[in-house]
Amino acid sequence: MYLYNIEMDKRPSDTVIRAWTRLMRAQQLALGSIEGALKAAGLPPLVWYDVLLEVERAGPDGLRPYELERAMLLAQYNLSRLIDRIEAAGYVERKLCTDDGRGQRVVMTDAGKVIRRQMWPVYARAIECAVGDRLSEEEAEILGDLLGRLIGGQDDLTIPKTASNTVRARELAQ
Amino acid sequence: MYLYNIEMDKRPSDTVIRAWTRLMRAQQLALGSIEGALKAAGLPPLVWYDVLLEVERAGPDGLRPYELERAMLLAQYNLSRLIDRIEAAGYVERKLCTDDGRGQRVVMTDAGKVIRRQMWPVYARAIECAVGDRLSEEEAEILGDLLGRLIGGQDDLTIPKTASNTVRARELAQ
DNA sequence: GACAGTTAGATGCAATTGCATTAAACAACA
DNA sequence: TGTTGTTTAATGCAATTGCATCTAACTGTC
Repeated sequence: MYLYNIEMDKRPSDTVIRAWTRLMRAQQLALGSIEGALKAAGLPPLVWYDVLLEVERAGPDGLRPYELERAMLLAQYNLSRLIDRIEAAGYVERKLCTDDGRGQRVVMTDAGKVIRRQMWPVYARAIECAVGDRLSEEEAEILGDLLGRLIGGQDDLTIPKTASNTVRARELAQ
Repeated sequence: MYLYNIEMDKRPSDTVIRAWTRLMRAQQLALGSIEGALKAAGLPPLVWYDVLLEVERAGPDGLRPYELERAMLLAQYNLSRLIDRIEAAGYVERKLCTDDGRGQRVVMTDAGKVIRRQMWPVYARAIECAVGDRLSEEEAEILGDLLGRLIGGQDDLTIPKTASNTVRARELAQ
């Protein structure tokens, strides 16, 4: 009983708390700076990029919203409306899904490809500015490894998606 | 001209992109898990904790909203309404500021102290779960250092606040 | 095929956020 | 003092998010 409580109520060390705090802060600042850069350039917000990238990667047949949902860790109702907006802007299209009457396929439009390519340089510059300019290559690798440990095992769905989104941006972007 | 462009358009390496992506993802997951834990426990969201902590730390005279704003990297209009809500819940009080007719002082109530203390164990457990359980003490230290490098210099206002919020939570909690 | 259970996606509504603007108080200065 | 510019804080309004619920289509079982 005594030992049991010690285990259950184990409190984070100061070091752990510091890492936590800085994780929150660093992400907030980094995200803010990229969103600001995109807005300043008259471009859509960052989530749009992730969606567009995922959809473009999926090829001419696009993909199902629920696939997108899992790849992006986005709530279903949230994604549904996000697609509404992106579609309204003309960057993706919803096509009906032949093999599943409930569903649909989200596919890229030409305008979508264009805008995604326009966003990438701005995005890239912001990443470089927030991370690349501040860490050596070795440090960035260590940071990536450590953060990977925080991601892994948190949620079944996220594990296979670890290398997702932005990582593959490099391949597509130019 | 050629060299100039190379500098300006320097693109992030794959390693840097990976670190970036995982920063976003790790924070998203970690934040989500703590918010979920708080909600499940019937407690207010995480921002409330940060506000309450900052206000409690400020002592009996409280602090000015604009100080809070800077400490927390929160937009002014956003904070204004956040205080509205926390005040409506009875956890802080707005008192008028003797030395500045425009302003006010946000001070803690007893109920606020109680709720903050109730939130801490849940918060602490979530931090331990998201970070402490996944990294050794040494790794957490390295992670904190690297993240600190991402924070420093990004914004003048944030530098003096690096050790902010949650870090000091430990002292107050319990 | 009928029926219970599950999954995909949308939607009404409330809460929160972002943006632009406003009002009041202060500060500096002619 | 009157004028101009700045800082503090609030607020109207639109956009986004979160929650709960709903519909339609699928799956499996009998």
